[in-house]
Amino acid sequence: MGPVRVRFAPSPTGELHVGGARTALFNWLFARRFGGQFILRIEDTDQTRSREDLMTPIMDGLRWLGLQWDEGPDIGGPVGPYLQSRRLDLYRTYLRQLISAGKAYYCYCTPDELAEQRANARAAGQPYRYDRRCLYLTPEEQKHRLDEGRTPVVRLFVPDEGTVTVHDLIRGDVSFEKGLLDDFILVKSDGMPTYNFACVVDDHLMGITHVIRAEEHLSNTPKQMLLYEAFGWEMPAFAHVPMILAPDRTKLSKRHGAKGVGEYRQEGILAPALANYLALLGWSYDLSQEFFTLAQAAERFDITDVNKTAAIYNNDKLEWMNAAYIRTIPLEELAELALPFFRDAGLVPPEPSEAEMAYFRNVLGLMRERFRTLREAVETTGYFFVDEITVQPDAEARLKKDPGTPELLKQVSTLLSALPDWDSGSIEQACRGLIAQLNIKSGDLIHPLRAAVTGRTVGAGLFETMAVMGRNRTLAHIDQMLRVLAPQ
RNA sequence: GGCCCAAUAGUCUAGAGGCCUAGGACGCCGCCCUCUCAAGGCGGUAGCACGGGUUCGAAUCCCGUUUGGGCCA
Repeated sequence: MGPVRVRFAPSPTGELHVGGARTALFNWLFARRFGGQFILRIEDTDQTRSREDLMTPIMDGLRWLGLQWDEGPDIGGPVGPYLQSRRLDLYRTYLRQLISAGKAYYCYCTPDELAEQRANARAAGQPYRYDRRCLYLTPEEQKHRLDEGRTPVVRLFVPDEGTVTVHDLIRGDVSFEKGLLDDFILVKSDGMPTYNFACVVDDHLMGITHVIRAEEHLSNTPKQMLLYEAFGWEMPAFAHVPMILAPDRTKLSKRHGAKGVGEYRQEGILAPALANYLALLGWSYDLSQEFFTLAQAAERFDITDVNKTAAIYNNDKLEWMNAAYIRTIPLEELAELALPFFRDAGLVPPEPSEAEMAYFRNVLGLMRERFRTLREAVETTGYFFVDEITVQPDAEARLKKDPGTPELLKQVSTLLSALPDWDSGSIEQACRGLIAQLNIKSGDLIHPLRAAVTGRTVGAGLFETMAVMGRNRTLAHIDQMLRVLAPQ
């Protein structure tokens, strides 16, 4: 076989959902592993709305994940166009070929008539199959129907006998009886090709060698194989990857709050973390290693290693993995990725100075192991960026718990104002000195002080926090608390 | 309803007849570290859907049941 050519062929739904992303990922990995091409094709024959708008989020999502395609609607390629809506002439051409070869025929039955046939079959307890009444129409009868204003569909003639066997790379052989397959529709009455027809024509003309798609298409495959046979075309290999299901084990949908890749991005999930997590759904890199880059995965990915069982999407593990990426990527990189989130929250100016960026990096460096997403980072570290902080209820309670707290905070404030050096060592030394002098437990100072400085009861080490925050802002926060606690 | 696929802990997975007293990870629980929270370390919880075969031996092969999922209307 020649070089591997695979494709990802989404319909433009306006978002790239995780299932689609995972299918694209497996295609991409397979292409990379075997030095082939990864093609993006948009299946937009069903769409009435603007394709451009609905295509963009999908392409953005793929690019963001790092799944760049080698041929596609935006960059073209040798076998375009890559938009089905621009290939209608092609489908017409190949349809004519099938009709003149006697392998496909016009059907004038209306939806109502078909519904009636179906109801009858059901009432008789028979599996429904189109009865081919239109196959035997004379030219005169056909003309008569046309004159009645009927617009025909085109059906493929499917033999009654025999079986068609899909040699699935993941599932092995799966057989279907031809007799149970309908004379399915190739072109609808509005002249648009059906999924199965357009897909086969495109996959063939685009030289696709491996059709890697979601399991929901397994039942379409025998029909498509019949089409390859009717055309006399060489068949690609097929692989149907397991579905990704919602926690209630049904197909993932909006109803479950299923998110598109763009939404994960907005939540502050890192692209390599999402890609890594998705790759783990249905495939495993190594017995002892769960963390890997796309490049590493591409070195050992094979579609035949993908497992057969549907996976349930688990946000906890994604966020755990994301947290691990947040902890380990270079700090500069983390700062660049987090910057937009802080800008949008108004915590960092649109064009931060080098000093402001340095401060930003210091905060992230101190706090990075305490948030799981970049959005969470904003919530977790907000007090570092404002002079006037919001005090959380539990922190406020801690500040009011002990009547001596305001006096204690005043003493600390005086002490810190006079500190010659502002670093965590000096700050700690001064605070510990005060603790010894007052003969109190360290927590008796540290806990209320943390509440005053951060407005929270949780956070990084207090002395490091103050060191990073700087003297002015630290003292400002303490002053603010003193005003709140003793308002006169 | 017909056809098709699947079935290892709550979840993701390793497992291709003896290496399995079923391995790893998330989650959860406990302990340690500790100024809190994380992170980290240590320990624990929990699984081969069920029933028949085949075999000296089955999570692994076959059949059935059940359950889940998908497709077609």
